[in-house]
Amino acid sequence: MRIGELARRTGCDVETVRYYEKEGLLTIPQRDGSGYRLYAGQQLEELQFIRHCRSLGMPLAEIRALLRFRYHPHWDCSGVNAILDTQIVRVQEQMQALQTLLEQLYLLRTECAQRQQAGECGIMKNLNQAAKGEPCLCHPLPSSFA
Amino acid sequence: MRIGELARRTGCDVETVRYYEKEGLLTIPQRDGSGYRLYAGQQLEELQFIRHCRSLGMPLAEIRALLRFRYHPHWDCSGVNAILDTQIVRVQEQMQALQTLLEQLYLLRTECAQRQQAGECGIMKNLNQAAKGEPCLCHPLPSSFA
DNA sequence: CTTGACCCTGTAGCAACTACAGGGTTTGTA
DNA sequence: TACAAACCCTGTAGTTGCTACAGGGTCAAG
Repeated sequence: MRIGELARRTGCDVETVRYYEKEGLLTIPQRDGSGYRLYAGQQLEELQFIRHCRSLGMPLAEIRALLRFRYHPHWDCSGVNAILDTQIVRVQEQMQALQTLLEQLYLLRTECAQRQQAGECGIMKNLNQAAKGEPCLCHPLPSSFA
Repeated sequence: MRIGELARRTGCDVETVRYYEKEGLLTIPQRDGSGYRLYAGQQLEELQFIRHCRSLGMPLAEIRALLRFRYHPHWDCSGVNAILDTQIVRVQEQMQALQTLLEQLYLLRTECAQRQQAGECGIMKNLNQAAKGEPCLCHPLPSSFA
């Protein structure tokens, strides 16, 4: 099959397929007389493997590592577990950061209840206060929020 | 003060300050005889305003909009509220996505309990199954996970 | 024989920085 | 006064995971 069909069957953009090839994730396909890429079932599976891992939020570098385990089924799988664990920690950390953010945003949002001039708006007042290094709703400690 | 001191006092990288200037977020500073940027308290506050908004996860485009409200305190503040609401929704959506991801990762992680060959590893088996379009732990429905 | 759909390579863009390269200036110290 | 370290300048390229062209070639249907 040509690249268009491969893309259609995986729900992936044609450009993305070429990108994965350039990044060394997909095995190099054969070419027909006109230079068109020709794919077989192997690459269809590879691509679906990649898309699946992406849907789990994994970066391409780790997918590349997982693909190596796929090609070497006799390898010790502890590296696979390590990749999963890394990914879990990464997602947990991101969620924690977002949770904090969300609480700060909620607090800030309550500061303005009605239409008024920006200079009187509780949100803007809070932001301007923070800009002066004074404590604000989201960062009650003096200055140096990191 | 020069750019280094400004950066130090805001916990911001010097390159980032120049970047914000290029992006039109910071007002253009004066220059001394050697072409060095000279900042006053105004820009210190601007930069702290920007860093604060960034710490709330806001994209630069929305910070630019908020800065305009800062310069025009007589404007109606409903745009400020709208920006906050947009940001809250964005963060909520991101958290929801991460939550789903995390559950899938947890499920997948339980599939491999001990060291073994990658070919026998429950995680790899699941990923390979998904690559064939068969149902897997994270995407129990047949194929077409988006 | 022409139109449209498909394919190719290569480059530039997105967001928000970060990291140089290759230069000039200032400041402190010997 | 000489010199080195620390600072500043501009401009460009890299990061991640794509996406979107530009400018061409190929192929099948009508």
